[in-house]
Amino acid sequence: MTDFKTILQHKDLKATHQRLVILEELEKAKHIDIDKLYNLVISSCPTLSKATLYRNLNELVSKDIITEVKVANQKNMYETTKLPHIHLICKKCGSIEDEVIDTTFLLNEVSKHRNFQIEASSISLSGICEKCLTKV
Amino acid sequence: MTDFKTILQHKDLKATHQRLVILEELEKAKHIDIDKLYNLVISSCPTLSKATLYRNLNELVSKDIITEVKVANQKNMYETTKLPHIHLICKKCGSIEDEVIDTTFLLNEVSKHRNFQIEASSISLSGICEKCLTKV
DNA sequence: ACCTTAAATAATAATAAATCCTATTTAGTA
DNA sequence: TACTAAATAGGATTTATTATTATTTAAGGT
Repeated sequence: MTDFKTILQHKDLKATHQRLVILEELEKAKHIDIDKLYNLVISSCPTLSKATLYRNLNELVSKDIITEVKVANQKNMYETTKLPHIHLICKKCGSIEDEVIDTTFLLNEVSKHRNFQIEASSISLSGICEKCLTKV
Repeated sequence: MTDFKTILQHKDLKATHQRLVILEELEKAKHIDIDKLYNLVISSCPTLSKATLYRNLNELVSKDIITEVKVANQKNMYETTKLPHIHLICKKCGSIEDEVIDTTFLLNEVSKHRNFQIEASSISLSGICEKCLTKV
């Protein structure tokens, strides 16, 4: 299991019980929206208030410990920050899968045409996932 | 100028004054969030209510006449649906530029690894735009 | 282990965003 | 021009997010 306590301290954030619970649930869930996450965290920490969850998600995003994932037709999702990857979003079941893929050719292509200094990329593909394809 | 009246009728939507105003402002603005768009449309149509704007944006998205663009740190943006393109988002000035680019290699790459039927893609790169790079 | 203190939380209030409701209006058609 | 289903206006309601503040707590020094 990831050592979130150390990660938090390195970013000058106190390793509170609440933050650790949030991060552990996020890591387990992979991708999750705020309401579902709230239901999970209050089972480990019943007094945790929604304001605390909102405040911390914003803080953790700004410190790049977690990443906000915006997807069409879904609420904002959150994930612990991982190696760069793209998202495969199923239109039928709503699942989100990660796929690590080399995107340098894409970035190079843009650099050929534009003087734009790329710092980050967000790529998502929507369609039908394997599970839903086979269950027709 | 795009013939939105015909487009709406082909999708079984009445070509109301309000819808035409919304679409024309969207086309002029390229990418715009709901509040800025509201300020523009009420200058052509002062009685247009915010509920009407929300309702129509959702409807136009579902009919694929416009597209919702989700970008980190910005409110949802809307654009009239165009040829597939990616978005270049400037972290300094917040500008969004379109770039038409061939992404088939990316889609092929995913197909090699996964049994996922791709139907649409959403790609955005964030960094520093040309304008902000030169003005340092 | 105990203080100290700055940071974080809980709980609620306040604000903002989005949707719902319904009487009235209007686009499209005959 | 009249009819009808669809759409709008405007306010009410609901949902989402942020602000406020008294209380609690993590982390570091003694």
